[in-house]
Parts: sequence; structure tokens; C-alpha cells
Amino acid sequence: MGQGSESHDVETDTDGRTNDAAPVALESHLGYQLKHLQTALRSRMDETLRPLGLTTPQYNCLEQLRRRPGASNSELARGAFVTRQTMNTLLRGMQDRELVTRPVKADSGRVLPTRLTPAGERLLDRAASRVEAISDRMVSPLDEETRTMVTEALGLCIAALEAPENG
Amino acid sequence: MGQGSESHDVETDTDGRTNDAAPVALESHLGYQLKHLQTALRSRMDETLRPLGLTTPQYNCLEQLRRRPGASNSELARGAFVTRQTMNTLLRGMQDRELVTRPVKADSGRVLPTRLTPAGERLLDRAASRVEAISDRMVSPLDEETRTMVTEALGLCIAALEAPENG
DNA sequence: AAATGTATGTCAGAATACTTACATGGGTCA
DNA sequence: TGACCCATGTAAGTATTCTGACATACATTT
Repeated sequence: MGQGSESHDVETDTDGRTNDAAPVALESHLGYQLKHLQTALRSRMDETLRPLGLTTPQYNCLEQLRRRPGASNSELARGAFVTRQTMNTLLRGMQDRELVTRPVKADSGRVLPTRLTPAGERLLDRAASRVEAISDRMVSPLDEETRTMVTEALGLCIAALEAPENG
Repeated sequence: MGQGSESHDVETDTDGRTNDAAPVALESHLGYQLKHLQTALRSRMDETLRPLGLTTPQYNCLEQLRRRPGASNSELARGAFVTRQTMNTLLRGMQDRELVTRPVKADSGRVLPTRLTPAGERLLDRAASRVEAISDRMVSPLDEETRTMVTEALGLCIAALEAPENG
């Protein structure tokens, strides 16, 4: 093995006392776990989607579209946690590949309702089953009760972070 | 209100039948919750760090460095879930700001052990207390028991995703 | 009806992170 | 010792996403 793999036991507390200044193990920080898991999930999704010519953001967009047919660009952006501009770029690419369609001109307002094409739906079906396999693998160590508890807990964290600070 | 805020009750089942193909609510998908929470956390961290002239990745790097003084660039990259090149750029910028130091030449091997400067430590202290406030706010709705349970559950998910598939 | 406010779609430029690639240093093992 | 392998640091180019800006369309208010 290389010299980069040595153990770093910074958090080992030999005398058992709690130390205010001592850094807690990173693995006990939710934020760190979050980033770690997200990174791992993203990697697996990209891997499994690559054979289909899709990236994870593109898949997310298609999935949004299945749930909200005719959604606007801005709406999709909010649902995928990216900016309008990013979603716009994503949609352009998928329009060129005939996976989604958008009217050239808006019926009313400026909203251009986007929809999946039949080809887009077919590709999404294939992608979804692959992604589901990854998702299942991710939660496989958790029993049903734990899964719902974790999901609910994360929902509470989201709400706490998105709530206005103090006014 | 604008026309983008209409309700989209895609999963409302008017006839009460359960539909196999019907998409489950996004909020029940752990992957989606993960992305949502991560996005929210990142936003709050960037906000709170901006006054200090730090970005979230830079803060992560400094935090790593406190826990592993003298760590190599590659080691820091792995710990922060970015590529070596990205971490290299990050370190350059913080070297220029005299927050970290790296020897020009390696004692042995190619590893250039990085360390925090006193100024870096001071800035990190200020940053850490701000980040901790965000972190506390995030987990504030969770009791102690739930926190550890969630952290452990996420750890299991990480392991499941990172384990070699089947070979 | 005019003014105001808000949401949308889109362009341009900047920032960020990644992929590919290569040279170097140091272990491992025949 | 030499061949091999792996990890590191770094450069160049690409891809992705963001920030800032602007014009348009509708709703609301007065």
C-alpha cells in the first residue's frame, strides 16, 4: 500500500475524558455524512446512467417531468435544486436529442410547458429501473422502520434550515 | 402570485385505486431528501462564511487540516470528496492568503505536508463557530437519540454504496 | 388605465470542478 | 539491482453550474 493510507486516530481518547477543543470524529457530523453519501450516490448513479447516455442531472430532470408533465423550466429548476439557467441548458440538450418537447411560443404568459416524448419516456423507464437498483442498494442495510424514520428526520432538518432565521 | 405556483397533485388518486406505475412522492425518496438537504446546508454555509471570505470547500479544507496537520494534498482531496486537482487549486489560493503553508520541496517522496498558519487557525476558529451554529440549527428538531440513529443509518448507506458490487 | 410587483426565459461571462495526461518518487518482488 | 506498480503533484483543456443582467408577460393595486 502507499503511504497515503496510514491511520489517523486523531479522535482516540486514551484517558476517556471529554475535551472541549478536541475535534469530534468527522463521521459523527451529519453534514459530513451527508456530503459523503451524496458523493457516493452521485457516483453510482452516473456510472449506471452512462450506458444510456444520461447524466444524473438529466435523469433528475426527466423524472421531474414524469411527475409534472407540462412543467415550466423554472418549476423544473426548483424541483431539481438548480438555477433556471442550468435547467435551461439541460432541457436544450434533451430537446436536441428528442427526449423532451417544448412549444416554440407560449400560449399565455412566457411559460413553455415541457413534456416527455415517447422516446424520452422509454429512456426514462430504462434509467429509472437502473437508478432504483442503486437506491435499493443504498437503503438495503436499513429496515423499513428505520427508512421512514431517517426520511422524516431529514425532512425536519430541511425545514429547520429553510425556515427564516428570526423574522 | 404568479402562474408557476399552481398545485400539481400528480399523485392524488381520485378513484382510490393503487397504481403500480404511479410515482411515489419525491419527499419519500431518500436520494431526493439527501440532495435537498445538502443544497440547503450548502447555501447556509456559504452565506455564513462569505463575510469571512471563505467558501464552503475552503472551510472544509481548513477543517480537514486541523484534524490532520501535515496532510498531503491527495489526502485532503479524499477527505473532502474532490479531486486532487481541485484541492490543489484550493490550497494555492489559501497559500496566497497565507492561511496555510507548504514546503517548496518534499523531504522524502513527493508529499508536500500542508499546515495551518496561525492566521489560518484564527480564521478557522471564527469560521467553525459560525458553521457550528448552522449545524446546530439543522439538527435542532432531532433529539439526541435520533441524531445518532440517523448518523449511523447514513453510515450504513455509505458502506452499502461503496462496497464492491459482486466481486 | 397606469403603475407596480413578480415570475419567466434567456444571454453573456465567471467560477468551479472534472477528465486526461505526464513526470517523479518510492515501495515490492523477482 | 532492476523491473514493475502505485501514489503523488501538477498542467492543460473541458464540462458544468453559477451570478448578473435584461426583456417580456401577467397579476395586483390604485
